[in-house]
Amino acid sequence: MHDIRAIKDDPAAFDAAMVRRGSDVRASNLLAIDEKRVATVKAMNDAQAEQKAASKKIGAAKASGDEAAAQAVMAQVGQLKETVQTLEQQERTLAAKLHDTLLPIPNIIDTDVPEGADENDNTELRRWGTPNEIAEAKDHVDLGEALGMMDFETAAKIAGSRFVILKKDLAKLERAIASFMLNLHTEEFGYEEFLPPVLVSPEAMTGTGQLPKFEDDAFKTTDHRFMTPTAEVTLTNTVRDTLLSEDELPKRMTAWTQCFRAEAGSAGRDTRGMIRMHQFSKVELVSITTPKASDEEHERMTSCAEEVLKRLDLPYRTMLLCAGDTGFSATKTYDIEVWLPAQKQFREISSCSNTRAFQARRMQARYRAEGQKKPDFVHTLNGSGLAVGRTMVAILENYQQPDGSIAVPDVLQPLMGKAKIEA
RNA sequence: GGACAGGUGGCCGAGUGGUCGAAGGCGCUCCCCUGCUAAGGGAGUAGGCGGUUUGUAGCCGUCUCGAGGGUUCGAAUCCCUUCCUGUCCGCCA
Repeated sequence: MHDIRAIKDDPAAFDAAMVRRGSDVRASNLLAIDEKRVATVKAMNDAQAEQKAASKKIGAAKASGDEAAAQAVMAQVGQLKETVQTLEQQERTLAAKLHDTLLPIPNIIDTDVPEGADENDNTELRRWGTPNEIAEAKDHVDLGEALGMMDFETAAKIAGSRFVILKKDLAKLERAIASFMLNLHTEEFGYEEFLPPVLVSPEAMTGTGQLPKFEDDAFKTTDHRFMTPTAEVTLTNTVRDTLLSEDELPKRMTAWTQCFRAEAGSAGRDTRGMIRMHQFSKVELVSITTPKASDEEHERMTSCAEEVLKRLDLPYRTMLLCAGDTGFSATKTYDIEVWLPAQKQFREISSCSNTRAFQARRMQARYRAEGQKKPDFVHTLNGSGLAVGRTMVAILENYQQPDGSIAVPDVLQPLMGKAKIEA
C-alpha cells in the first residue's frame, strides 16, 4: 500500500510510476479524497475539543456540588454530541474510502528496472553452467510415467486436472529435494525453519497483496479462509501488527509448504506435466529487514536460491524482470530460470522480490531504529528457494540416462539412499 | 460443539462511571556516582491522525485500553455483537 503523504509530496513522480506500471491510477483522484478527509478530521477534532471541554465543566460543577451549573452546561452539550457523531461518521467513511482506493494500487517499480511489457523484455544478468544438449531428450512426463512413478491420470480421476500423484522413488525425491533445500538455508544461510498453516485469513492475504485484487487466483474455503498460494503469505504475516527493535533484524525465515493456485486465466498454458499445477510444494525464503539493508538482502537472498541450483549442478540464468513483468507487490524482482533440455529452454524456478515497505504498510509491521523515537516500517522480501516440483522436473530432464533411469545428483544421494532411480 | 475465565503501553501488570493515555515493575535513553565488572541515585520513555513549522525537533488538538456498535454530558470501567487466548468437558489425527 502506498503512503498518501508520499503521493502528496510528489504527485508527478507517483503518476509517472503508475504509467510505467500501465496503470491508469492518478494522484489527483487520491489527493481529492484525502483533502476531504483532512478537512473533516479538522472539523471533527474541533467539535470534539468543544465537547470535551464542556464535559469537564460538568464534572467540575458536580464535584463542587453546583448541580444547577452542571444542568445548564448539560443542556448545551446535547447538540454538540450530534455534530461530533456526524463528523466522526464522515471521517470514517472517507478514511475507509481512501484505504480501499489505495489497496488495489500496485507498488512503485525501482528506477533501475528496465522498461518492457512482458517476459520477452526481461534482462539476463548472469548464467551458470552449460545447458545440456541431450540427444532425443525425453521430457519429465515421459520419464516419470515410464518409471511408473508419476501418475497424472489417476490424479485427474480423484482431484481433476493439474494435479499429480508421485510414487515410490519420485515421492521420496520430493522429500529429499525439500530436505536438501531446507538444510542448506537453515544450516548455512541462517534462515529459521517454519512449518506454518496453509489456510489463512483474508487479512493475511491482504497483508501480502494477494487481496483484494487477485482473489480469483486463490482457492477459498467455505469458512472464508484461503489456501495459501505461497508460504510468503504466512511467513511475512508473522510480523503483522508488531513493533520490532532494530537488533531483531534481519529476520530470515524459510518453510516447505504445499502451495495452492487456482490458475485462473492460465487455461491452455503448460497443461502438460508438472510445470503449472493447482498444488505444488515450494521452499520459501522471507526476510524482514531495515530499509537501508533491503537492497543488499535482495541480492543475498537471490544468491541463496542460486546456490541450490549450483549444488544440484543444474544450469541456470538469472533475469531482472522488466517493468511490465514485475508483480503487484514488488519494486524489483529477479527470476532464476533453470535449463530444461527437453524443452530446450530456461524455465522459471525461483522469483525473488523486494517489496520494500509496501507489504509492511498493509500489515502495520514496524521497527524502531536504534536511538530513534518514531517507529518506521520494515522492508519485506520474499523468494523461492526453490519450487520443489519444478526442481524435480529439472533433475529428471537433466539427469536422464539413455535407458530411462535417472542419476541422483550427488548432494541428494545421502537423502535418497541411492545413486540411481530406475523402474 | 458446551461451560467458565481473560484480552490494558516494547514486555509484565494495576485500575469497575469524571482531570486515566492509564499506578507499579521490567526493558530502553540521558545524567550523576562508582578507578574495571557488578551495584546504586535522578530524569525521561506509547501509537495513529490533524494543525503549527523549512523540518522526520518542539508545541497544540484529537483519537486509541482486542475489534465493532450502544448507554451516558462523560466509558479501560456498564450493555450488545464479534474475534482471539486460557482452562475444563465432549469429539478427534
